[in-house]
Amino acid sequence: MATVSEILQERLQDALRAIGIGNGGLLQATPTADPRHGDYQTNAAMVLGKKLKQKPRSLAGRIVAHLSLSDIGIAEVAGPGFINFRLSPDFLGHRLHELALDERLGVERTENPKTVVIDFSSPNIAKPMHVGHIRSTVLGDALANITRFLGHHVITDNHIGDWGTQFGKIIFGWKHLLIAENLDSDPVSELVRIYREADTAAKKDSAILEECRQELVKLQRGDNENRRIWQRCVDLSIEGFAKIYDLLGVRFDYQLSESFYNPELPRVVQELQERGFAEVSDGAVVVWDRALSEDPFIIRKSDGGYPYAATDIATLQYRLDRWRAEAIWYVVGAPQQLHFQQLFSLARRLGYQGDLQHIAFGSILGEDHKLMRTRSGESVPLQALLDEAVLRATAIVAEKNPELSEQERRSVSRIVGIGAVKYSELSQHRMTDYIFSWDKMLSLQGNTAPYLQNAYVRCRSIFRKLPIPFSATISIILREQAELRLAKKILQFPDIVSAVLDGFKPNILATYLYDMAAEFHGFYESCPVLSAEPAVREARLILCDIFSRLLRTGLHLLGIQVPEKM
RNA sequence: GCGUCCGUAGCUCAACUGGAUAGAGCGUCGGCCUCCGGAGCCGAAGGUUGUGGGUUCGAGCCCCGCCGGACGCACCA
Repeated sequence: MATVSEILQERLQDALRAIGIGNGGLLQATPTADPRHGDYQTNAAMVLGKKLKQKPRSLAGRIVAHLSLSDIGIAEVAGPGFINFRLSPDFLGHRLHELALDERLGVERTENPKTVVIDFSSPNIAKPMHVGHIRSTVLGDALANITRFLGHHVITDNHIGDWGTQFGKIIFGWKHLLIAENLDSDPVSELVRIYREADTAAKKDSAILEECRQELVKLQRGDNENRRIWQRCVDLSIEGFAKIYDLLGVRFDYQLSESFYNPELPRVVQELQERGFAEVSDGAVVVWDRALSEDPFIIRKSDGGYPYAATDIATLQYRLDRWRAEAIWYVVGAPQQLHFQQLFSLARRLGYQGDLQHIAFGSILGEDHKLMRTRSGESVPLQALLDEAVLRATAIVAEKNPELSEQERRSVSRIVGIGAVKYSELSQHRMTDYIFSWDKMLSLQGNTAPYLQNAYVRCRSIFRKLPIPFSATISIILREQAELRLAKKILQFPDIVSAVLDGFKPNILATYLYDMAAEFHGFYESCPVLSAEPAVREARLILCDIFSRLLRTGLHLLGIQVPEKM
C-alpha cells in the first residue's frame, strides 16, 4: 500500500508527463504545517519553474489542470507557486478502512532489503553501566526495531569492551585486594573497587604499576591463571548487564566482544603495512589521514599492544565478510566522532563498500546543566537509575489508580517507569545535550511516555465496555472535524516511520505519536463513541481501534510497552 | 591553536532536510465536569531563532565573519 505522500507524488509525475516534463527529479509532497494550506503540499512547481525558467504559478496551474485526483480530493495553486492538496472525507474513510484490515498499519516492507549491522550499547567489563550507556542502548534498540519493521535484515551486536590495559590493574587487584564476600553480593561493584584501589596504589608506587603491567603482559600472552581471572570478570559483568537488558527489554543477536577479534589483530596490522596504508611512527604503527586530522590513527602501540582502532578494523572486516553487511551503524557518543571519521576513511581507502554511519548523540546533563553525576561526583549507575524510575512510577500509579491489584501495579509501574526513561531519550533530537528530569519524564502532561500510555489506556477502556469483541466491518463515513483531523494524522504513519531512518531520528516518530495522541484527545472530547448512533459509532470505533493499535505499534518500535490499565 | 557539535518563548524542547504567519509542554492568566478514565479539552499572554553579512522567489536550516557554551585533539576505550 503506497503512502499518501507516494500517491500524490505519483499523480504529480503523471501530470508532469502529461504536460511534457518527463523527468523532473524527485518530487516531494509533504503534510502542511498549517491546515489553511490544505492537508498536503508540494513545491514542485517552484523547484521546476526555476530549473525550466518558467513562472512557478503558471506552471503550477498547468500541473493542477492535468492532475487526476477525483478519487483523492482537490488541488489548488497558492502563494508563490505551491500546490495544496485537500483530501476528501471519502478518501480518508477508504484509506482508514484499508488500515483497519492491515496488521502493519500501512507500512510496507522495503523493496530493497539490506543487511544492516547495528552496533550499540557496548559497555565495558568491570565497570557498571552508567547513564552514558542509556542513550546508545535505547537509541540503538529503537533504530533496530524500526529498521527491522521496514523489512531490512538487522543484526544487532553488542561490542562489549572486554579487553584493554585496565585488566593489568584489575588482575593485580583480584590477586591482592579481592574480598570474596563482596564478590558474592555485588560482583561488579567489587570489580570496580579493586580496580580503583589498584589504580590509586599504582599511581603512588611505581613497583605496583610495574606489577600491573606484568599482569597485563601475562594475560596477553595467555597465562592460564590470568586468563581464568579475566574470564571470571567477563562472566560476572555480563551477568550484570543481562539484568539491565532484561529490565529494559533489549536483546542482541550477538555479543561479540573485543577479545573475539584478538587473533586477527596481528594480521590486520601486517596487511595494512604491506599494502602501504600504515607506517611506523615513534615506535607505533599508525595510519595517517592529514585531510582529516594531524593526529594519526594508531593501530599498534609502541609497546606492541593493539588499541581499539585495530579491533575496530578487524570487526569491520568480520561484519562485511561473515555477515555480508551492507550497512554498519555505530550508535556511539559524539566525542568519538574523529575516531569514526578515521575508521570510515580508512575503510573506504581499503575499498570496503557499505553504508558506514556513526550515529552520534549528545550527553545527558543534570539539573545543574553539567554532566550528570552522583553527589560524590561519579557517573550514575544505570541499574540504580532504572530502579528509581520504577519506584517513582509505582508511587504515581498507586496514587492515581489505587484499585489495581498488587501484581498489576508492579507490572504497570515497570512499563511506565522504564517507558518514561526511554521516551525522554527518544523524544529528543539525538544531538542535543538534554537535561535529565524525573518530574518531566514522569509527568502525565506533555510529550512523555506516561501521557501516551494513558491515551492508549483511555482508548482501550472503551473497548472493554463493548458487549461483544470489536471487529472492523465495512465502510467508514467521517463527518466531524475532529474525526477527520485524527484520520489525517493516522494516515501519516507510514511516511513517518520510514522518515525516521532518514537522519536516524526516532524523535520524529515520538513527536508524531504525541501529536496524534493530542488529536485523539480532541476527538475523544467532542465525539462520543459508545452513545453514538450505530453507523457513527461503528466509524468511531474503527478510528479508536486504529489509533490504539498505531500508538501501541509506534511505541513498540521505540522499545516502549503499553499497559491496558494504569 | 585546530577540529566537531550546539545556541530558538521565563524554563525544557520541536520544526518532516530550503517553504507560506517559527510550534508544543511546563509555568502565568481565563474558561469547560448530569457524558466512554478531567491523567483531559478550549482560549490568552509570551520571539529581531546569539550576532553581522551573503546566497534566492523564500533561510531557524545553506556559505563567510564574530560572540558564547560543550566536547575531542599520539599510543585509554
